[in-house]
This record gives sequence, structure tokens and C-alpha cells, in this order.
Amino acid sequence: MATIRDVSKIAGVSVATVSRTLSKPDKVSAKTRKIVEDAIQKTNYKPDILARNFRTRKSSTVVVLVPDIANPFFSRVIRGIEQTAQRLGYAVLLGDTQGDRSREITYANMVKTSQADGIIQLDSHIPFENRNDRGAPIVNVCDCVRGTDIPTIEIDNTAAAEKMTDYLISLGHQNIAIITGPPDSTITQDRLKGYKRALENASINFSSGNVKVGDYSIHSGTAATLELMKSPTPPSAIFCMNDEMAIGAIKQTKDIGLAVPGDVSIAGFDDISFAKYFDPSLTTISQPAEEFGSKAMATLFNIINENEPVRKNIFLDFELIIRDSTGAHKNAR
Amino acid sequence: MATIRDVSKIAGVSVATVSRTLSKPDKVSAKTRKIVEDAIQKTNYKPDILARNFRTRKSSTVVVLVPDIANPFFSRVIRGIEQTAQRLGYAVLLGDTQGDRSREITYANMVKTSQADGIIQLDSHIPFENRNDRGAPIVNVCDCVRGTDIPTIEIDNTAAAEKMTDYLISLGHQNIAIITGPPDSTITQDRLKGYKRALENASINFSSGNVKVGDYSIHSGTAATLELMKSPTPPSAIFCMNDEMAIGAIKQTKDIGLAVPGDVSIAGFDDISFAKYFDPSLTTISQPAEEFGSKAMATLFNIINENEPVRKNIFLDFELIIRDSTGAHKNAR
DNA sequence: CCCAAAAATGTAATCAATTACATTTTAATT
DNA sequence: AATTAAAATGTAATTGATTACATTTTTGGG
Repeated sequence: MATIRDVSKIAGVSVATVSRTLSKPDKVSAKTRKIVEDAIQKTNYKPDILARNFRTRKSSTVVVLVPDIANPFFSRVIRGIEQTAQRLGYAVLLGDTQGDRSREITYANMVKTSQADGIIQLDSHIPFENRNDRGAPIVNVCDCVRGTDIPTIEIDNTAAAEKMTDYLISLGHQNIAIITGPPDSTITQDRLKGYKRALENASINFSSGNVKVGDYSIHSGTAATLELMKSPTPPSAIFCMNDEMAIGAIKQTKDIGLAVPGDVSIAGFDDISFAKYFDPSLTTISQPAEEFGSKAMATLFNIINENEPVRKNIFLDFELIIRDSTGAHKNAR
Repeated sequence: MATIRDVSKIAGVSVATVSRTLSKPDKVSAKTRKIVEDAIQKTNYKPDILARNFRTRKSSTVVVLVPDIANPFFSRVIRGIEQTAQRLGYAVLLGDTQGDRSREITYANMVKTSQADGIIQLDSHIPFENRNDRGAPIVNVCDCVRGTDIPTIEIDNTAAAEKMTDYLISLGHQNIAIITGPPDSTITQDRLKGYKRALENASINFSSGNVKVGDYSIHSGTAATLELMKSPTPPSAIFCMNDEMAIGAIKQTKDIGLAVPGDVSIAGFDDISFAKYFDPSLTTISQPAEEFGSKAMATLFNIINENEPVRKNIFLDFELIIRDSTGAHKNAR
């Protein structure tokens, strides 16, 4: 492999000039530039990125911390990150954490050792030993920690859940259950808040028996639904905090012999690609997954390169998508 | 940040000894090791990975080339890769290529510049300018190029497609359509071969009108199905080369007013997590996605570190999963 | 054509680890 | 205690690009 010294010898210039030709071409005269470029051609020189990274203390790499890469929503976010990263000249290091704090910290430490220039965190955890460990460029997206100065990019989850609950109430439902994500996640807390607010506004009593904790898996949706349906007062509508759990809920409801939405209305969250194709097609909240990713990467880029002042809290738009898994309450008129 | 020199000074030993304490502890006496470890503690020394990578010409990073990260099957494979990589001390650089050859080459060049130590390719493309560009450690998994000496890890796609087609024939279907992936992919070709072989063995004439090209998207499944159903002799069974297209096919079939499997049997491939929960649940071929990933990473690790002789072609097991989207042909007895 | 300022180019230190090779210490044997 | 082999440790070169600073060349105005 040719080095910068080989090129400089062939071109008859100093290594500094070769380096400048590559990194600041306008600092080099047109004539010299031509000579150097020819020499680079002739030697098939490719800069040694490891040497460059070592010297500049930059890796042009970002770490993405994701609870589960196999989640269709997250994988869309990551696609958005990857595409924008590529455009900006960054590589994406994948950190599938399974929600494990110690793995998050391990990956986050890659920034300390300059293996990565920044972190995109998709989970509402702070991936540092001590909460205020700043210095590491980081962006929090989708599920965001409160009360830090870490920039966040999210939708207004409270408003979204409230909107969905309002909608279910408008269909005549009074006994509305909710299947949540992990209780310690900000998303879960926000959406639960929205759900409660909608009930309150409609003067419907909140019942803790209508709240079941899930883990975003299909299976947890079926399990929670089974529990709900065994109750003496089973709900006529179930709002699930993601589409997978809604799919599980629909499956379970049908298996019991009830109709969706005839007997039970079921709604999801995320609008994954399958949502439209289910039977019944899924009422849900759509989120701009790819945009989450690209905004997160662009924001991180600005932080790393200290460009413009970075907007601390970005909220993207969501949309209520009404499909066939929800309908009027049977006894409503 | 403390360097190895700081540690050596505090410990009163040479930098070589500190380095050895870290990389070959058995070459250092217990007494010295203790002293050095204490000094490392005291200084909170973390080796500079960039310097190490630079010096050793290794990055402990592998590039994963994936046509589409948002495909649920691929994302499971990647999860398998990531977990094994973590275990073996490697980081995973994500290369979402969208099937674009030039992006593949760009990413593959990261190995030439030592930014990555090897490549895992999930697509049946060779990510090099010239086909026989060896030297870059690479493993081909899932969809594998033929006629190279690149190690491959796949299932016997021909046998799997034959098995599925046999099964459909055994249900009494004679007019069986197939919705394929991109024609230039090895997977498509192999599965098509298996489909044809099964027809031949059952003395059923192959009709090119029964072959529709898809692109693994749900939408391509609906589009292909619509075409098939407009034919004067619409098929009584459709075999789709992935579950997404099968889901699209089911949706379209129902939309036309036909029953699945009453009027048309539909089968998929991959057994994605949603397959079981669809209505009707999907008959499909299950593949060991995570195992693909972990085997690929383990194999690449052996190539990079020139461990044992590497097995060139590994075939994993598949399984026919019979569910409710397929049934006996109406007029069959 | 001279001079100052600006532009272009060159020199050589620097980054922080690894490691070949040299040297010293320890252990084992007689 | 002497000898020798083995183990432990140290010295200093090396990796390849970047860049502060020094030096040279060019430019343009008079």
C-alpha cells in the first residue's frame, strides 16, 4: 500500500502538500494539485484512515444504541440514521443493547476512547456511569430521558396517546384498557399520562385494572389481552403502545371468539408496514421513523462539529391513522 | 487522559511492561502485574484504541452489508451477528446498501484501509471491483454467490422450495404460481429451480405465466397477485419467496373477494415473527436467522484470525411450517 | 524593478501504542 | 558458588498522517 510519502516522492513535493491537496485543496496551487493528483492516481494511494483517525482524534463513526434491532420501528429509524450518516461521511456502529445498561455503557465508552465521535441513543437511558457525564456528543431520539441537557427528538407522546384515547372515547367506549411498554420508559409514562388525561376530560374513572404492562413483543400483547378478558368487566377497547402488541391482542381476542372491532376495538402505535395489511387493518399512530433517524444524525453532526447552536428539543409530527380494527361501541348509539 | 507512559512512570516500569500486562499478562511476573494494575487503577488509564488499531493494523470491526435493514428477516440475522461479534470482541459497522453495488464497494473498501477487518455480505453480490479481489476476509450469508471461493452460509433453498411446492401439490393443487425475488439473486434462482423440480416430479407442466417477479415488499406481493388473478386460469395456490409478499398476496386475494385458503392457498418464506399471528396464519419455511448471523460472524472471525481451516460451504436446516393459509384444493378429493 | 503582503510549500515534531531485540534478573542444576 | 537457561524487563524504533511553524515563492502596487 502506497503511503503519503510515496506520493510525495513521485510528485516531487512534501508530504504536507500531499496532505493539503487531500484535505484543503484550495490551499494548494492548481499546478501542484494536478501533479499530486496524478501521483495519487499512479500510486493508487488511499489515505490510511487508521493513521488519520489516530492523529486527528476523530473516527467519523457514531454509535447507535438500540434496545432491539429486530423491532421494525427501530430498524426504520436506523435506516434513517444510516442514510444520513452516509451522506455526512460517517459510519454507523451498531449497538444492540437489549435494554441492558452495562452494554450501553460499554458502547458509550467507545466515545471516550475516540473509537466513535458521538452517540445516538434510542432508549430512555443515560449511557454514562454518572448522569452528568457530558463531553460525549449525544442525541436522544424516540424514547427520551427527561431533565437533562441532552438534545432530544421525539413526538409528543402524551398528546398522541390522548388523541388515540379521545378517538376511542368518541366511538362510545368507556371501558378502555391500555397495554404499556416497560414502566421505566419515558414513552410509557408519557403515553399513560395522555391516556389518563383523555379519560379525565371525558369524566371516565381511571381503573388500574385496565393497565397491563407489556414489553413491546407480540406475545406480551396476547398475554395481557388474555388477562384483561378474564376480568369481570372486560374492556370494549384496548390501546396498545405498539403495533406488535396490538397484533397479539387482536389474535388473542379472535381466539377467544370475540370479533374485532365488533366486540373489542384494538389500536396500536407506530404504524409499522404490516399494520395496513392485517385483518382487520390496524388503527394506529404513525410516527416519522426515518425522519427520527435522519434528524438525530444531523443533530449529532452539528454537535460534534460545533456548527450552529443545536436545538435542544425537537418534536416531530404524528398522525392518527384510523383503519378497521376500531369501531363504534356495540351498545353506543 | 492518561497514557501508557503515565502509567509506566507511576508504576516505575517501562511502557513495554505495561503493554504486556494488558495484552499478555502471563509474560509478566505476578508482582509487577500487581504494581502495574494498581497504577492503571490510580491513573484511570484506558488504552487508546485508535493508537492500538493504528499500530496493529486491526480495528476489531466488521462491516455488515445488508440490502435493507428494515427487513425483519435481515434484522434478525444482524442481531445474531451483533451478539456474536460482541462476544468475540468485535464491533459491527452497519452498511445498508439498498442493493446498490457502488455502496457495497465503498463499504468493502473500508477493509482495504484497515477500518474494518472483514465483511459479512447478506446479498449475492461480490463487493469488489474485480471479482477475484481476495485478501479481504469475507463471508457470504443467506443469499450467496456461486462459483467463488468465498465461504457461504445458507440453507438449501432449492430443497426448501421443492418441499413447499411438493406440499402444495400434495394438497391437490396443480395450478401453482410463484412470486419471486429479484431475478439476479441466487436465492431466487435456487428457489425457482426447486419449484420447477417439484412440478416436474409431479408431471405438472411449468407455465411461465405463473411466475411473477417481486421485490420482497408487501406491495409487490399485492401487485403480482392482482396480475395472477386477472389471468384466464388463475392459480389455486401461490408460493411467495418471502412472508411480506405472502401477506400482500393474502390481502389482495381477500380484497378480490376470494377466501384464503378456501379459494387460494398462499405460502410464504422466512417465518417472520408476524407470520404466526396473521389471519390466516402463514404457512412458510422457517430459517434460523440468528444462527445465520452468529455462524457468519464466527466464520469470519476464524478467517481473520486464521484459526482452524474454515468450512467453505455451510448449510443450515430449514423447516416447513404448516399453518392456516394453505389448504386442500377445492375440487380435490 | 523593488518591496511588502499573501500564498504556497517544506521541515520535522507529534499522536500513543506495540514489539523486535537487547539486557537484566531469576531459577535450576551441579 | 558457578553456570546456564529461562523468564522478566527495558530501550527505542516504528506505524502514516496531520499540522505548527519556518521558509520560499508569487503577486501586485508603486
